Amino acid sequence: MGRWEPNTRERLARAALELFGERGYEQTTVAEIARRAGLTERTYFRHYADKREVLFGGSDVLRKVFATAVAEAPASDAPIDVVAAGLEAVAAVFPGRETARQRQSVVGSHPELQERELIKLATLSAAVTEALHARGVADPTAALAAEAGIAVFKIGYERWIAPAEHRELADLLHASLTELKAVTAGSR
Amino acid sequence: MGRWEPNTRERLARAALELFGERGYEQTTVAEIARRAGLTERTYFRHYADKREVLFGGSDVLRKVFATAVAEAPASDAPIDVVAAGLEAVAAVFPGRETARQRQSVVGSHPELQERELIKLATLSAAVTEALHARGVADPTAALAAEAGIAVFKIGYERWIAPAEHRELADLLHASLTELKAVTAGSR
DNA sequence: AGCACTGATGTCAGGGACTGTCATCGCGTA
DNA sequence: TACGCGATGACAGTCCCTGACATCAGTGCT
Repeated sequence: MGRWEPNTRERLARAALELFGERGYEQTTVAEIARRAGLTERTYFRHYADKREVLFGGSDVLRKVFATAVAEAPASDAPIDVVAAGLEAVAAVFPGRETARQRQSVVGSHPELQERELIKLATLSAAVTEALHARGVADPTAALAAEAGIAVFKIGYERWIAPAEHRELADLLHASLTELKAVTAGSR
Repeated sequence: MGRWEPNTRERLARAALELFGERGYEQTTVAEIARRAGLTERTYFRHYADKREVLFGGSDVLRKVFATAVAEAPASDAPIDVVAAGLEAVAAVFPGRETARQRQSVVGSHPELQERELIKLATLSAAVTEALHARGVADPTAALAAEAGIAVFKIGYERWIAPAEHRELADLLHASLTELKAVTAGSR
């Protein structure tokens, strides 16, 4: 038994998040994660490239959702509005806030995990830039709009998982975008 | 012999860059780097926290130079001009272009090294933000000015090490900043 | 039912990154 | 000279990660 249980990746991700919360990231071995998921260390590495990656399984979905929304936005929309549509789409598919908080408390206290998060965001930015290119947006504008979108996502997401925060992600992303517009348009 | 040779860190860094260029990053072991520098693997890890860090020894200097220049800029300067002063100071202390190109050819082809570069830039951005705070610049402005400065540095540096590029780093940083100003001020 | 085929998993061996511990060495100083 | 201090060497050990091969569950075909 144990073989052929479904949702292997998800079981591994859940086991990892639990163990990281219980003992800490460094004190948890990959073998332990696999064992809690009813699997072997070798099998873990067939689903995740390394020990860190298990915390970032959602970034693929995030990238696809964002890029698809950008690609399918009305042709008449300005780049910044296209990015806003991407942010809305992202907010709609995001998992629970408690899981996000657990995850962030682990990532936030380990530089090697922050490194991974940074490169995921950079990849996301590149994907949005490319999606804008496909709409005919030229390069300085496309890259800047993408960077701005990622910055808004970052800030809105941080707010969303902050303690005692109850507003929805969609609202916080919208508010953050509005503030960015105000700052860049301000008389500075 | 071998003990008490001076410039241990620099010797390790040079040996690493040579070996990474000759055999590639993954095909080089830390023991080999140490041996070429006339040292032991264990000693390597007393000077650099991990295998990647040996390629980023200059980031400390970079951060200090940038932050100091920001702190010492004329009090009347606007935030963006303060950042410009920091960029000038950075350009003045940068090592040779050929070394930078070697280094970049290694970093550019290994995601784990790009991760490290991203977190170094994030740290630099945070240091600049803090230096601006110390000048009395408030937070949305300080963080945005710092981010803008880092973006300019990134782009200018990329141009500087591009093949067939002969202009000086200072000129390229200046040009990039000018272009950023044009983009953000443009009728978009 | 019996059979081959495919894909996911288990098992095993091994290299390389990184750490803790203790001994040793070179140098300055009393 | 004796002593102390900081840097290095030597050694053992853990964990991350990989390659190679065997094994099992399910599928389609006969």
